[in-house]
Amino acid sequence: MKTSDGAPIRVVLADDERMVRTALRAILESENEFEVAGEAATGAEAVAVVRELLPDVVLMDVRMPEVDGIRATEQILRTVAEPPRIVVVTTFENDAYVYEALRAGASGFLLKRADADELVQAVRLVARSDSLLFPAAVRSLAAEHAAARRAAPPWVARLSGREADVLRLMATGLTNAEIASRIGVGPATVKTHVASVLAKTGTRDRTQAVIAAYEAGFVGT
Amino acid sequence: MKTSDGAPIRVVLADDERMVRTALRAILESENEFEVAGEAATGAEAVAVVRELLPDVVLMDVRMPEVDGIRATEQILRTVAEPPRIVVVTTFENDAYVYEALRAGASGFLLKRADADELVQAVRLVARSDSLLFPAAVRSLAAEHAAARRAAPPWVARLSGREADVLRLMATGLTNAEIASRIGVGPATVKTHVASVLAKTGTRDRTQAVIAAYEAGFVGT
DNA sequence: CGCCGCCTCCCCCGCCCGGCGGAGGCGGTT
DNA sequence: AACCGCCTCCGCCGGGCGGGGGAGGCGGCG
Repeated sequence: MKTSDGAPIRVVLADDERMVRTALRAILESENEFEVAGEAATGAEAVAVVRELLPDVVLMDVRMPEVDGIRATEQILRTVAEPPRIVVVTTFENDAYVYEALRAGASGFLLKRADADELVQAVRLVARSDSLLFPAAVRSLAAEHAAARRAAPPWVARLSGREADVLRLMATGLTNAEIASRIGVGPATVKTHVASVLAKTGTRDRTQAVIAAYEAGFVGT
Repeated sequence: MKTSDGAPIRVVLADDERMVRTALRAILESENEFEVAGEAATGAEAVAVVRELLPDVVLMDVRMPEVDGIRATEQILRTVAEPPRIVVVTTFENDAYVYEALRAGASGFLLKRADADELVQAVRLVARSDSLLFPAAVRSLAAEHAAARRAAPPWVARLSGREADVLRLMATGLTNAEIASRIGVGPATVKTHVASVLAKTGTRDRTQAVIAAYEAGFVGT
């Protein structure tokens, strides 16, 4: 395959543990398509080194002194003209930082227990395209989301069409009169529907009903 | 690098368009490490073929007649003893199916406009590890989530400590009197705080304030 | 046909809520 | 010292809201 199309992939390693950096360097340099251009032991250092060396890829640890990997990622992507692809390295799959890293604009993820081959593949892929590499972690996060969205609370099915409409409008902050004019019925009718909604949701006022609607995912956050 | 450690990677292609299958086959077979073991034009066919051939990787289109790619993925993972890694192929980045595919247990994603090299890399990586390959799509999805959770709406910082307490309690469905006894102050005091919250959130009643709190991620859904 | 659920609308009552103005104490900034 | 923001409370008022009851029309189901 066409691994080396000329220049090597220039990598910067950012990790506060020297041993980790050494290990990563050893793995990458065993392939001649990589060149470890520099190292950094803190987030601030990482930003400086990247600004200086303009590498293709940065392997960024999340937990680092002074400035953590997430904020370093943000700063790099915000301030460097042609920013590198950044691969965030985490220890635990279910690390809450995964979200943060995504937001910050990371191009990939890697677990510290990944083997050498995975590391090589990841760096190579990230260098060539914008793809995101994900550990299994994301699967559970996505499942969580999906679960929250899908959990069908008992009362949802029992709402009549009109009641559902009214609840949705309640959840936008409208008063009964506003809902009435919106759906073209009298205010008294809306009151009736609201009363039904309160009964079926087991709530005592519109505020609680709206809360229930949100908690049930009945309205999208 | 150690690309071929003996047997080739056996791949099954599932796509209702013959041309797509042909193109994928051409790309994969240009590398001798892959072997396209079979093809399928529908979801049901895909399940049958996989059960028959037990490949290492399946490239699965989302939109297919009869049974879509998502449900085919579910069925394969649920019914095949040693299921293959499944890479879901989508046309659009912001495809809602991405979530579904994750839930179904897909090991990767690929955009149809991905180039040959990306495809090869993706299949190879997925075959060897459980990593998920993500197109940029996921970034926006995750950003959306994160944004909802994190987007610091201007008014949040402007709430005083007491006001924040009161808003949180409002968002649990308590009345002013209940909030008062909960935080050990007079009802009139709570009314004042509520009024401040309404003013700062730019809402007119407690229901709208609670909605704003949810939308802002001020309270966890 | 009778029963039931849904949608529509009406009445009255009472409370809680939101809007208004006023007040005092406390701590930090200028 | 003057000022401002926050927290604490008080009163009054009007209105939206929730509870209770009643009523009629419509459609489906046994």
